Parts: sequence; structure tokens; C-alpha cells
Amino acid sequence: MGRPPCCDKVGIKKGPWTPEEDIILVSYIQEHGPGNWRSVPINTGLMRCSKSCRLRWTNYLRPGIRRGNFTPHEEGIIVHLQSLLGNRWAAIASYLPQRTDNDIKNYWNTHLKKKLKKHQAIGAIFAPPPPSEPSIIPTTAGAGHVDLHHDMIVNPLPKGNSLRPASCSNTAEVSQLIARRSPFAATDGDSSSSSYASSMDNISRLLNGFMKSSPPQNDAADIKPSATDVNPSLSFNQYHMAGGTTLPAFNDMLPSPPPQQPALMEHRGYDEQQHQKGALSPIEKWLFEEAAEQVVDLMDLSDGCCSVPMMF
DNA sequence: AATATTGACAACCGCGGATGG
DNA sequence: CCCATCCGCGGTTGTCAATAT
Repeated sequence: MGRPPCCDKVGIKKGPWTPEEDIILVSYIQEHGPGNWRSVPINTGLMRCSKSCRLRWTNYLRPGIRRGNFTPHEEGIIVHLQSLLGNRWAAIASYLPQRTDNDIKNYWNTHLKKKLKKHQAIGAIFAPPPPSEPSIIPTTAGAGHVDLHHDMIVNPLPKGNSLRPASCSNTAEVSQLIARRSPFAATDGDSSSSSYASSMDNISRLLNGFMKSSPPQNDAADIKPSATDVNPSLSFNQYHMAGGTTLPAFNDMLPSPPPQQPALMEHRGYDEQQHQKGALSPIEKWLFEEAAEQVVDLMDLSDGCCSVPMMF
């Protein structure tokens, strides 16, 4: 006897979500908030397993998510964090609050790993570190975070270590967000189409109608804090959420521990509190800061981004 | 034009931690 | 403590579109 299935497989629908299912799920969460996923399929009539509902919400329907078009700077962040943290995608995603762990993971597996491989073959930018220092060489499969990995074995981090700061919690623009975020929606150069895409307008209309009947909540624009919200200890994510156009020093990108994020808390959505469980362990933070000094040049390179893409 | 291959990413699966009775 | 349940995470698979042959 193995572990019992998370849900009754009989009658459970699998595969891509339809717009109608999305609407049902969003409507339900709008009313009840995320959480208690077990009850979601029961109460909504969705023929989906609770995990599937949670995943759909977390990765696609949740407001504040940006999809696709990773910037060179984001790539740099991911590469660096992956070298530090290994394949702890949730932790990495906590530094890029508009990105989901799944998205980052996919991007790593499909793009960055190849880029790094190619780059390492060329043997350019990343020189081997002194043997006695922690390696920050980005490598695939987490092989580059050996020292941290060792430390984590000795002093393991809690598994639920997401640091994900707030993303916008509004739902007033959820239809728009869905339209923007949908993998099938034509956005940001993504012009793929499908039956889903052809239905996006209908979803938007339906959701707009739904939202009108919903209690007012923070508007999407609210995720951009005012200038006074941008304080010196602002994390990278917060900074970008604040619409920053230039980057703070890498050390400043370190997120403050959850209690030090009052401004952020105000914008937190239902489930965002779930992501405040963990924080950097001392060793992790130390390594992060150590590595930050070495990576600043790299980050600067990518930050100029926009004109000088990172070369792997 | 038809078929095979590759790339991208959405979604699923299984494990393990957290929590409550 | 033990057990059951819920939830989140990371690895993996499935599917579809784009590209190559």
C-alpha cells in the first residue's frame, strides 16, 4: 500500500484548463480567498483535483504575475541565485515576486541551462574561484552551489522557505491579468493562438461582469508604491514593484525578513502570507552577501541590459 | 506537402513538512 | 507521541507549435 492519492482520481479532469474553469475558479477565490483547496473543487463543482486548482491559481490566475520575456537582469538574478541556492525555485522566485517558481524553473530548464552550458563551453565570463572560497559559478543542476549545499546539509533550511514578497492582491483587473498572463494570449510578442486564446475576450467580459459585483479592492496600480515607500532597505523585488528604473546595489536586493516589510504587508494578497514563512538562514545570507560582491559587475553588465545582454 | 524533430511551457506526480485532533 | 490531512515544493511528463528534413 502506497500513499493514498491526493484526491479521488475517478471523474477528475486533467489537462489544460478551459476559460470557463478559470472563471469558476477565479470567481470562487474572489469570494472566499485562496486556501482550503480541498474544498474548492467540492464547492465549485470543478472536476479538478485540489492540487490542480491551487497550481492553476498560483501559477496563472493569481494577480500580479508576469509571464515570459525574462529580462537579462532577471536572468542574471536567476543564474546567481541558482548557483547559491540550487534548484530551490520557490526561494528563487521569492526574489522575483512577479515570477512564479514554475515559470522560473521552466525558464531555467529550457533557456538558462543551455545558455550556461554554451557559455561554459566558451569558458568566458565566469572564471574559476579560488579553491578555498565558496563557488558562485553558475552551473547546471545545482552543481555549482557545492559549499552552500554542504552547509545546507549541516544546517538545512526549512523547506517552506518562500520569501516571496507581495504581489498585487487586487482582483479588480483579474480578467485583464488573465488575458495578459494566459500562455495563449497574444502578449509581449507571444502571438500564439489556440481555442483558449480565441476565448480570451469572452473571459474578460465575463470576468469584468463578475468583478463589478465584487467588493472593491486594491487596484493593480496599487502595487506600485509611492516614492515614499521606496526605502533604502527595499529589496530588489520591492524595488521593481515600485517601478524603479535603476538598480540598487546587489546587497540592497536582499529582502528584509518578513517582519521588516510593513509596507509590503499592506499589499499582500490572501495567499502571499503563505510565502512569508521562510527567511534566509545566516549562512545563506552570508554567502549571498559574499557572492554579491563578486557578482555586482555581472549584474551591472546585465543591468545595462538592455543594451548589453548577458552573454552566457 | 508530409513527416520527424525540437523547443517551450502547462500541468501532473510524489514526497515531505506543518498542523491539528 | 501518533496519525491523518492539507499544502507546498521540485522533478518530470505531456502536449502543442515551430522548425527542419
